[in-house]
Amino acid sequence: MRTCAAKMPVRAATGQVRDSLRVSRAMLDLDATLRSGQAFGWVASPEGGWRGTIGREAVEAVPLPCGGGWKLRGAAPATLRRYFGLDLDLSRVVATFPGDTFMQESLRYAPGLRILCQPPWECLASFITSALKQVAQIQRVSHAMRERYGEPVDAPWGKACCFPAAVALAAAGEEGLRACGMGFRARPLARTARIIASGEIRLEDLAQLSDAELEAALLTLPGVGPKIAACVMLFAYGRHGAFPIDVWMERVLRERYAPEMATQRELRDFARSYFGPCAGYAQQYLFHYARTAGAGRSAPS
DNA sequence: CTCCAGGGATGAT
DNA sequence: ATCATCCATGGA
Repeated sequence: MRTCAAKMPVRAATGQVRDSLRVSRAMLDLDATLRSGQAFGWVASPEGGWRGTIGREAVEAVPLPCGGGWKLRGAAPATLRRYFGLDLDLSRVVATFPGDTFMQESLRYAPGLRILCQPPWECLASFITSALKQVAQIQRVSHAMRERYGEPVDAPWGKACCFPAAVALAAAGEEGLRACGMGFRARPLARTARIIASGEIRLEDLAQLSDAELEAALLTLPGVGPKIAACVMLFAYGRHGAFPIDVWMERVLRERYAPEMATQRELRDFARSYFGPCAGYAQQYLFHYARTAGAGRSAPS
């Protein structure tokens, strides 16, 4: 006997039907993607999935049985596809990468790693707090900001907190931000939050700028230098050529690719020409491999 | 205890 | 333009 109950769409507390989207693990390695230090608001669920927010919506990734991939739910499929970068042909991007050994090892380590397309403010604010901090600490700070100043929304697992808007962080002020555990990064973040909240700079409008113009605009913000500007370009504006160089990437470049180069400028120019038009995308594979597989040598184990 | 973390701003050369 | 120093905080 057949019943319709099992086929009824899941309804949220609001009564609104929530869409879902199925994705294979080959298409998207969520574990690598969400552990690769590009977004800091996702939490592993007890079922082996992930919980987080996209904008004002609570989103959950539920693992399908038998390694069948993921069911993403909580936002419209178009929103999910955009955020997780699913409309990009990954094989075409990978084909632009160089064929050296370390690059190939990094690709083999996490073939389905993707670069997200995050809301600009969340990405910008998060990376301002990232200076001289470990990924786990950035996550902790991010959650502190969400719980103190973020808007709570209903979630399939209970409650979720959105990343606080610029006005909320501007109102929190330097001291309110410092209470989130971000130390000396509180002052520049408070200043940038004020600039964004005032409308003096509209992050959405920067999307139409060229790479050079976008970088220049981001560099005017307190707490944003070349590295963080590159992260925001790469993780929020889809500029896959932007190449962030942190301590890990500097090690990788000096030990594996360009031992003789001295300045950051030289390293950056080399990286852009050597790794090609999607250098930043390549960088994410290298970073994730070096940082989590212990391939960066002189690293804390 | 010391050393380090997805750096940037500042002041001195 | 390049360089040294300082910045808070928690993990290893």
